[in-house]
Amino acid sequence: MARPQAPRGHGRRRVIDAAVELFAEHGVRGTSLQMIADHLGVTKAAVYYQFHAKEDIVLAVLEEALEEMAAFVTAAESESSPDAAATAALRGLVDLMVSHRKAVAALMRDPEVERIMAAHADLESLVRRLATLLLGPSPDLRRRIAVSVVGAGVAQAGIDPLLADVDDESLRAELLRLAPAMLARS
Amino acid sequence: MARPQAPRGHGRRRVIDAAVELFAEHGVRGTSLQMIADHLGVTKAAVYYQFHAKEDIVLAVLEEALEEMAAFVTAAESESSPDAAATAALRGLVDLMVSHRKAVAALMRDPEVERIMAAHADLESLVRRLATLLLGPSPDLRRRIAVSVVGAGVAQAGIDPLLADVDDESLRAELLRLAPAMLARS
DNA sequence: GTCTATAGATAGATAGAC
DNA sequence: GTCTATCTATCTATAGAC
Repeated sequence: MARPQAPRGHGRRRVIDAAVELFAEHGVRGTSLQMIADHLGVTKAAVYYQFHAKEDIVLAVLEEALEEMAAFVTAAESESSPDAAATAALRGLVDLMVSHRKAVAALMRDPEVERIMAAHADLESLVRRLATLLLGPSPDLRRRIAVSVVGAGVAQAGIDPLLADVDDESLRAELLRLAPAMLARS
Repeated sequence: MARPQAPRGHGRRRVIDAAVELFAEHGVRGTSLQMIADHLGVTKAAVYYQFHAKEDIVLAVLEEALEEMAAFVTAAESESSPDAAATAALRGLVDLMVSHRKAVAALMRDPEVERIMAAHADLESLVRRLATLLLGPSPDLRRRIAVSVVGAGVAQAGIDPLLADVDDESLRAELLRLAPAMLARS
């Protein structure tokens, strides 16, 4: 092993994992690079070696989460009917939220994350594509509200501390039952 | 400039209003006292005259929002059946979220707000009472997840920038239709 | 690759003049 | 009640030794 130190050359991975955990608890602005460094048992300068700026860490966390979203959004877009596309998108969303509960807690509705996303058109357009799929071809008010409620609800269920004891499979099963029913009646 | 300040005697009100607006956009930690002061056209020291600490501003915003919640929670608790209580609580929640959309955006899931609330038992217990009402006497997994989804969904609908064009009355009507239906099937 | 040391900016908060 | 001035702490980020 030529690798000098740390549990491998996976410095970036360790920083990202620590960041997700701390972002989820304190928010992005509430998490200093010092906190990330302390969490890893290294110094701030060591973190700056992996990421040249705090924003780059947020971007790395964000891109990792959105990579999976890009996959199911693209797949859903090639469904034959708008209804099938919306259903596929909703299933993909539930899967993503359930399998990345901590990352969702770290990223959802953090003003700093929103600011950074707004500055990166490619990330924002992906979310818009997902919204378009869920809304369907001609969204009326009822549909728009239902999409908003379902989207936030699914995300919250994955985050909610009161549901922390619920295992991923049970949560996924319930959400896959509840969410489509909510959209169907809109 | 004959007058020393705009609406005299309303210093606290003006600070609270400015804080809600800035908190909603930047989060609590992303809003400095300097930003609040600039928004009001005064200096930081002038803000500190009204509130001795930033946390006190957050508390003031929080207490104002929770005052209304205390009213409908107490009313719901005196309903005759658990079902009637849950329905009343849900209606109260929808009303609160729709009539205080900006304050909700400022407070919901801000890690700093959560920290401050956790330090004030009276504020936290109110939220717990609301959760108890919505969950009903013997909440199974399905019910717990539905409550989480509905609660977050209702809040999000009030906040969502994509629904900013929807007037309060239309939003309230749709939510009062959608939310109870979601709980009913759980 | 990790460290010490530090720069430069800004945060929250206080004292005291007017 | 609002100001100027300032304190202290902490933040992001960089430079350079090992």
